[in-house]
Amino acid sequence: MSRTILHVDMDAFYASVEQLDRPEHRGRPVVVGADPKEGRGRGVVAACSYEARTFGIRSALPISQAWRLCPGAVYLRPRPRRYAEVSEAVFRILGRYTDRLEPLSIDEAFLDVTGSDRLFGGPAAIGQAIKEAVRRELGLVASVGAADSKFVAKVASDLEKPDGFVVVPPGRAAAFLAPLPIRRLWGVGPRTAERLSRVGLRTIGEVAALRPGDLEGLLGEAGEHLWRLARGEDDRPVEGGAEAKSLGAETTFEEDVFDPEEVRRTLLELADRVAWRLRRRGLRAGGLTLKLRGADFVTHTRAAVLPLPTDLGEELFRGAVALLDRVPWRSKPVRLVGVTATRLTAEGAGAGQLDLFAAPGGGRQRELARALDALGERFGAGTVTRAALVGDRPAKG
DNA sequence: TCTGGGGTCCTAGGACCC
DNA sequence: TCTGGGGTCCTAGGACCC
Repeated sequence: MSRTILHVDMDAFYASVEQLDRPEHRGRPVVVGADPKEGRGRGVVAACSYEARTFGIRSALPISQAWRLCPGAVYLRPRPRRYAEVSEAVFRILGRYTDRLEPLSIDEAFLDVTGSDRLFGGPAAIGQAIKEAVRRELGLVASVGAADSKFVAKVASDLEKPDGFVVVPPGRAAAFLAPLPIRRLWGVGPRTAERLSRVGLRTIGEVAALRPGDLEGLLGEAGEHLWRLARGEDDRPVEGGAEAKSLGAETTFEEDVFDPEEVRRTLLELADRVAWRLRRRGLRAGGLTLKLRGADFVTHTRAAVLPLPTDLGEELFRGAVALLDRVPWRSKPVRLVGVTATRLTAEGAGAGQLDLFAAPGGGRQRELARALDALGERFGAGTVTRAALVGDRPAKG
């Protein structure tokens, strides 16, 4: 029995939200991302309006390059909380059409509307209704793809952006995909595309025409999966969002750092941020990963299992500092540090009670952390901060 | 003019146990 | 002193996605 799957993808999401909230920016090139600092800024473009794209600006472009291409654009820092709010409104609209809804990121989702056909009409009618509702109720534009599999629906939604709507009828998937470049295959990035092009494979159709097993010889087990996608064979179900497996924070220094004390201070800030997010979501970290990138862009990670799961900044910080000694970094300047909580468990699950015995004062530390969280929620993040973070450099927001 | 920050998944190799 | 194979868990790095 053939399924009907929609992929809904918001167009230029962050930039569109900014233009929605600031009418004076409508019709203008808008770039959301790092501070360009007149061309000397570090970081990349997170999102940009279609007006900005006419200058050659794209997502993930270094912000310094964006500045060169269009110094007159409107440059804005991301406002994640606002985007999350609009995202929720989008998902509420999508939820009217099916409960088989799988969020893929903050601004896109799969919908299995196989059973909804009779109620709302065919895929063309449902897709149109969703686009209209998003436009009418939120003032935003979505692109939609419809097909009998997730992969083909996703490719379809991307094909005529912005404001695209492409329906691939059942049985037409292979023909629809054949002329497209291999880079469109989900899981083929720059590296894999390069390997494939070296053996003369340029289009999805060329991959689909291989014999079974040919691609495995080249790419290992992932090869068979890609071969099936190329033929339009994808029976993965649309399923609700999975539990998060990790939760982290990282930051790139404005200038490379030599001072170990500044590295440590930043780790404390990151550990506090991660711990706060853990507490807010009722999670504890059973493990910890430290990430450190040198000025040479070589990145190292070191991981550890914590003696007991925690949601306290102090404990994450202590773990991170211990890992610092295992990273080969002291000879070179540091570009980036990060702290990621892993092995997440729900608060109260497992051995939580043992904390009181194993970590004297842990209970009181948590009480303090919660009290500070409440102040932060009421008066804004950063209202209360550690003395260790108040100094020659302001804490980053 | 270099290359963010949030994630997921896969792989290879080593430790350890039976 | 030499000899297996299998299974599981863990880590570090890397590819990929938005």
